[in-house]
Amino acid sequence: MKIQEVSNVVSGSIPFDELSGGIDLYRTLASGQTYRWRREDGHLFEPPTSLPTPWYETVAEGAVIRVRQEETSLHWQGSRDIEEHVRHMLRLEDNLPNILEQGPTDDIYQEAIEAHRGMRLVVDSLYIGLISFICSTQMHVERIHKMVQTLMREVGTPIKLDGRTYYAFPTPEQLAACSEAELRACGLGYRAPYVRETAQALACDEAPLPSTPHTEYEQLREQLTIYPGVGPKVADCALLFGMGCLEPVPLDRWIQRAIRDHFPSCDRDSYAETSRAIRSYLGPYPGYAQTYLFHHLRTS
DNA sequence: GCCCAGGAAATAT
DNA sequence: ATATTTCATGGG
Repeated sequence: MKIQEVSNVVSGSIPFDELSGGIDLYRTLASGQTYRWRREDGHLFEPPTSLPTPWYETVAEGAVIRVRQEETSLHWQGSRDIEEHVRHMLRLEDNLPNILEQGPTDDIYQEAIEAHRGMRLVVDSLYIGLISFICSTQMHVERIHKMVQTLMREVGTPIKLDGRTYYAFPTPEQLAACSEAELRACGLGYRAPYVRETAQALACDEAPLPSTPHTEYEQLREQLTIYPGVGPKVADCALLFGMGCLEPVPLDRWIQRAIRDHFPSCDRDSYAETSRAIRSYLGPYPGYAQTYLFHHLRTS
């Protein structure tokens, strides 16, 4: 790792030969896991056509973070040295081939991992995952992204770097201070009161997020449903993409369709029981298998 | 106009 | 307890 500093911008690169399975930023950041990244030119949902890729950028840990793929490395820039956090957020320590080869032998899964090489899971934070996926109900991936980006721009804290302004994901206090009308103006529709009330519960410490390390996954999922707008599916997404727990298999439309068409033996009469069956079927990293299946089915 | 979208809450049976 | 309806809203 080498770090250079030019006009307040710190940068460095992580060679691909340090990353088992490499990384595809487009598939990682535009696959409906996280909504707080944007592409420098605004075209997040278009695959890059050449190297280096455009910059992908966000604010995390109070710092501007920009990443792009170059020929032989993942290059990053930041308002300070944020390489450790980049490694954490993009799960760069995950051994992708080892994880993916332990999935099921079904054709549909093999097809999915062939088609989307380099897609990693992400870790936002339990809080960001919770708010993002409260916004996700009955909504396209592209529109969820627009909603979250609007929330960041209108409510989040601005940070300037190199003449440009970036915005952090709003804090619970910032969201709790918004009126329902203001949140509706950000395009949230009927989700506005859910976001507001959940943020209020967190901001006033009335219902703090569960302390995660010593609680079982199924218990955590249950505990998260106390927040308005959070059912089992949203809770699963927050735990998987927010907290970084690899057990959850969010049962959305696409996965329910996959169960019906490809894994009918896992179909049960409740979310909790179907979840157990499909998790057991998908192998030791159910969340990874789920995300490849979701992205593959949704985009094909 | 009609239908759909990474569902959850309210209401009816 | 379980099944159906309602909830905004932009885009195809």
